[in-house]
Amino acid sequence: MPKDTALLPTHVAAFANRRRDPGTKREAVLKTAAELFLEKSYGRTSMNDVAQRLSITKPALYHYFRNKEEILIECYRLGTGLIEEILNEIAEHCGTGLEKVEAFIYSYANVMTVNFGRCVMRLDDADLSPDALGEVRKYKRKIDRRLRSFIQEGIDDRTIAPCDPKIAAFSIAGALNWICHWYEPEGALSAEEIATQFARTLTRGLAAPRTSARPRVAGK
Amino acid sequence: MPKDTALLPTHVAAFANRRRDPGTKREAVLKTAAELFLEKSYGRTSMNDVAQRLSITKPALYHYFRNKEEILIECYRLGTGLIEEILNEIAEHCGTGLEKVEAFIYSYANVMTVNFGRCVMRLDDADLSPDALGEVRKYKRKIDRRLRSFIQEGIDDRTIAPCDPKIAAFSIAGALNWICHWYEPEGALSAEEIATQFARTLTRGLAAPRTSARPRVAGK
Amino acid sequence: MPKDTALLPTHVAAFANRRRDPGTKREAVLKTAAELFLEKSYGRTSMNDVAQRLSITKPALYHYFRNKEEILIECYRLGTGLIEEILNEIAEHCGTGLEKVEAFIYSYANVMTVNFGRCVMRLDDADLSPDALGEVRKYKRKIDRRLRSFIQEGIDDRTIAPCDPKIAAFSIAGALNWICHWYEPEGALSAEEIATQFARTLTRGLAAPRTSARPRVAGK
Amino acid sequence: MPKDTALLPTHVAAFANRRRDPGTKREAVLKTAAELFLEKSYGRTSMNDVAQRLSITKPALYHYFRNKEEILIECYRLGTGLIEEILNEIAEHCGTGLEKVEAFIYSYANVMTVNFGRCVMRLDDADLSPDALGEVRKYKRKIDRRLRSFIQEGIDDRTIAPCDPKIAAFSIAGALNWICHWYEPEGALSAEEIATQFARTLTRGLAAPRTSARPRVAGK
DNA sequence: CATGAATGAGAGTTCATTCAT
DNA sequence: TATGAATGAACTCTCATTCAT
Repeated sequence: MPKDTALLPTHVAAFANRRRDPGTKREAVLKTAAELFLEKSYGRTSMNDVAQRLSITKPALYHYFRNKEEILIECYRLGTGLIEEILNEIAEHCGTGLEKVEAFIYSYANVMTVNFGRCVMRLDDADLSPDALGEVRKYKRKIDRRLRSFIQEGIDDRTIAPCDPKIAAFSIAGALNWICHWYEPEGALSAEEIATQFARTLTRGLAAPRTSARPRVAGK
Repeated sequence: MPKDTALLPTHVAAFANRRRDPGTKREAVLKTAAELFLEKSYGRTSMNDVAQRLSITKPALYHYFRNKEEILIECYRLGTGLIEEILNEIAEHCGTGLEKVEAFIYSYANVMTVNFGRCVMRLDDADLSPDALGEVRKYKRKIDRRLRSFIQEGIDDRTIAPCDPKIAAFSIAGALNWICHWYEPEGALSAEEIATQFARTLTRGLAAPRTSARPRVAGK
Repeated sequence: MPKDTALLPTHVAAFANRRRDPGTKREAVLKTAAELFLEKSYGRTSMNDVAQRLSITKPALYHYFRNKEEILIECYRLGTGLIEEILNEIAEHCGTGLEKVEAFIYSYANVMTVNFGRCVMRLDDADLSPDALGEVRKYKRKIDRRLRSFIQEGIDDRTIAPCDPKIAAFSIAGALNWICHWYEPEGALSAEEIATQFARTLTRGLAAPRTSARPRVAGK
Repeated sequence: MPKDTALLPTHVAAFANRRRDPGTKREAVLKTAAELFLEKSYGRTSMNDVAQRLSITKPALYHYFRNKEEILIECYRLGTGLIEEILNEIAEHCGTGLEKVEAFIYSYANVMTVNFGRCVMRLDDADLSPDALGEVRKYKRKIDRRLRSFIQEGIDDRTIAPCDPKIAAFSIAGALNWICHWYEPEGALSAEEIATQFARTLTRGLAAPRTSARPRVAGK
């Protein structure tokens, strides 16, 4: 007889029943771990903490993960996955450089309000092993390159005022990444609002002054 | 006879002689600790690590600091001290709102390239004890309030285009705070360049479009 | 396959098998700790000492006790438990004041030859945390009050010669508590002998001189 | 210029002036150490604690004592010295066995209210090194033997009722030694009162019932 | 002499991880 | 499968003791 789990968050409830999809359980561990890592930092979160919040025992965690770092890495992976989706969507999305940047800001800001996304930019990379650290750094560089390329597109098609794409990208990325440090799910600003406002505000800072000239996008 | 310390960084050399200004030694510990905290995170930096880099033994550290957290707190304090200086300077500085924001960005960006400054925004506040955490949070809110007030001034005196000061402040703060995550002393961009460029770029995003109207500052 | 434990004291053997009653193991730790505390003093007994004597490792102790002081407190608790039993028995026991005092002396002397009982009066209360210290002091006062009340009863019912109950109680308590400083399990005097002799000797010092008058207990 | 020491206890003041009798300083250390040992137990008293209470530095202590244990041993020695005086006085003192016992109780009770005396019976002998422990134990046995011999004298000269001198001595010694556990200088009972009352009460417990027969002391 | 500084050894405690059942 | 028990390694911190001045 499964315990009454009506009042528990779903990822805690995942362990209530023995015959539950193991994938779901793995996911539940990750959700809980991410929560805790963001609350208390990775270093101060013990495997016991994770197990306790899930109402399971510590060794049970080792059925789903080889060790603590694997949990951390997986949190990163899920987070970067979310970002990857954004990048792909935008790549397919046709439009001006400015529009791409705007879309990026909007979506990325949203990701920064989701726990796994927050992990990527809020947790301390220094807690990763050298290998994983390398991967993460590489991925972060990729995001940066992409954002710069969107900006460059905008400069080229004259939707964005001439500027140093590197500095602009750093500014935008910084503003966005910082969201995960101050965003609170129950706070005054909803994720949606934040995303919308940031998209508008940051884009305005970039946009080329409106002239009679149209953007230089071929065929549009 | 003091050891030959010509080849050591100054803050390591501070411990070469037994009778050296204790203040200097305390400072040396802090510098080294800040370095390590930024390299490896607070949690993964042991007192031994700090001692070893200074070529002293672990217990010697306890002559200068009551415990590990006191070192962390002191790093924060030195960092916030740097920021405090900025805020005071700008407060005295007369000028338009936009000018104040620009001055803030310039100086703050510089602080974010200095280790102690980086500590404030890069280390994990969750590693602080509740008391210290409270203080730090309070101080961070203060910085935020100040930046918003500068922006509001700019809106009022028409040097800054109408916008939500809260969102604008978050964006700017984020862009600036993020510097301490990617800045490298030996990197392509010097602190000076970063500060200058950020001041120009971010300000441009805020500035009211140039019209014939002059800013509403008395006597201008 | 459990190790051969035939030759080990029972409380050491408790850890021979992984799946042994945890209560038994807890108890085994306490017995060993009490032994060591009495041998070497609490301060000079390290957790390692306790673990070694049990042939386990130090951290294993932390499965059963939160910290070293909890072990100490538990030793006290077991000891005071023994005394509590005495007090309750005597309270139910009907008889003259002198008989109650005699019963108390006899039983208490016996407790002072048992390790846990010895702990209460032999270990240094100053090693307890303020909270626990308070509890212990309170309990010791209780014992004192009880003994005094028995004596007072005796004075009232004329089985005990008039005297200052306070001083008398201090004398008796002192004589009894001191047992735990000199008693040796393998010594010349057995616990039984000590208890019997102390009961007789100390009682004689108190008893009212035999007169024709009977004690003032109804029906006697 | 010596500091104003009017308000300090004399043994703290001993260090106020550089040119003070070193013997006095040694003594001052001992007084302070004894105080602390009784307050917090030997183990929990650090050399720093002692130094701080004397307003000197830790290494200065090592001018007067080789190590911490020497301080402890010296406390014991001063305490046993006080007891030794008693024993000698009584040895010279002519009188019945009962009178000797009474004198012993009176004087010994007084010693148990003096810090150095308290140390001997209150501190944990287990904190002594094997050598010192041997000495102390030997001395304690000597005291016991003496007390027993006084009692035996009393039995022989018929001032003390027949009894087992061993048990009687243990009782009396216990009652007396326990004083140092509950005595408080500022408490309700003064040292004088305690000594007087104990002498009377304990002696009464021993005394042979008054008969027409006189004690068998020659010439009385 | 006296002291600030330094240290080696060891304390209690925590924790990621792995047995043994 | 899942878990209570156990461990080794590491950490922070303390302290008696000794240099170096």
